[in-house]
Amino acid sequence: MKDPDVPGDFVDSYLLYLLAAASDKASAEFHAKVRQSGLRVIEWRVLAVLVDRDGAMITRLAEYAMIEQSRLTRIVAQMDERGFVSRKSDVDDGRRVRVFLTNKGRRTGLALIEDAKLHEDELLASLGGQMAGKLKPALRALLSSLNERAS
Amino acid sequence: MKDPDVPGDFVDSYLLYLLAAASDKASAEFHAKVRQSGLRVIEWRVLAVLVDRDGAMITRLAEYAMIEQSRLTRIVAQMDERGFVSRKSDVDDGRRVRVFLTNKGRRTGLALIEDAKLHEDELLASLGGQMAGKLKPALRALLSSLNERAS
DNA sequence: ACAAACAATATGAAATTTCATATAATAGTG
DNA sequence: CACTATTATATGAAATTTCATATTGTTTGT
Repeated sequence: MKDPDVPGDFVDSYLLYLLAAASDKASAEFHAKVRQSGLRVIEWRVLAVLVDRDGAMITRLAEYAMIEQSRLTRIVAQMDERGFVSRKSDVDDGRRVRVFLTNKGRRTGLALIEDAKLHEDELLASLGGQMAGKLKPALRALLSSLNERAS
Repeated sequence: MKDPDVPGDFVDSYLLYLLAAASDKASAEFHAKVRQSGLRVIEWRVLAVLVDRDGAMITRLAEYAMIEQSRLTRIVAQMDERGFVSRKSDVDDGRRVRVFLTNKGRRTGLALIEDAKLHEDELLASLGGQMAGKLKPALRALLSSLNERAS
């Protein structure tokens, strides 16, 4: 006899759920700040990636930021209109569109990155040194393991 | 003198990025299977949560599955039309809509859960025992730390 | 140099998501 | 008991996303 009011335990112990939940909930606080600053989360991602890789082409940007290409094209177009980025077609390969931060874009991105770092420090501090030290290595190990599987 | 072709290193070491990337990439393979089975990823999530918590009300379902309420209302309506779930208003509180798996929904959900478990075992196996043992505890610790921050 | 294959980005149209708010039911208070 | 506040879900309308494919530019093979 199964009691339907007693929850099963698949989801709570399922790795992909734990990952999604951790990502979702860990990001919630900071994402709220991003929105308050007048940016959508997806735009913050683009800015952050561009600070690291200014001038990246659309396809690479899409990979790094994990955004589907046609979606990114439209997001970049909006960010261009709002003065955060500019687009130039590549001199050596006219198919490519390279995306550059404007001064405004860089200022905004750098400021948010500072906030993000502070927020991360807080998160890790409240997690406690023991676990805090293990989390990133575990995630990196997972990512590199996934990369190998893919190749 | 800054060389713009040498990527910066904020994103690659940023916890929220590592979490998002890990979740995204770890899920990609299985999500492809889900789509092949004719379900959207979001619908798989709803089924999986319902297998654990059949009869949950919309609001709880939305919390567990991390889906915005009005979005979930529409998704559940579609899943009802397609025969995966049924909706009944709660006897004791007419505002609540309780969502139940149909036989078809349960069959589908249970089958996918089996696949998910196999896939998870594979993932963890290719990650290697050392790290595999640390990943879930680290994620759980993060989640419970986040819960405490919230309260 | 030409044609076919390929690669990068853009775009139309349908579907989905979002946000604010409407609607409906219950709970709480004097 | 009436009145107000609160909770749960639904819904309209605008915005965004998705998917397939068009467009444009480049590479490869002959």
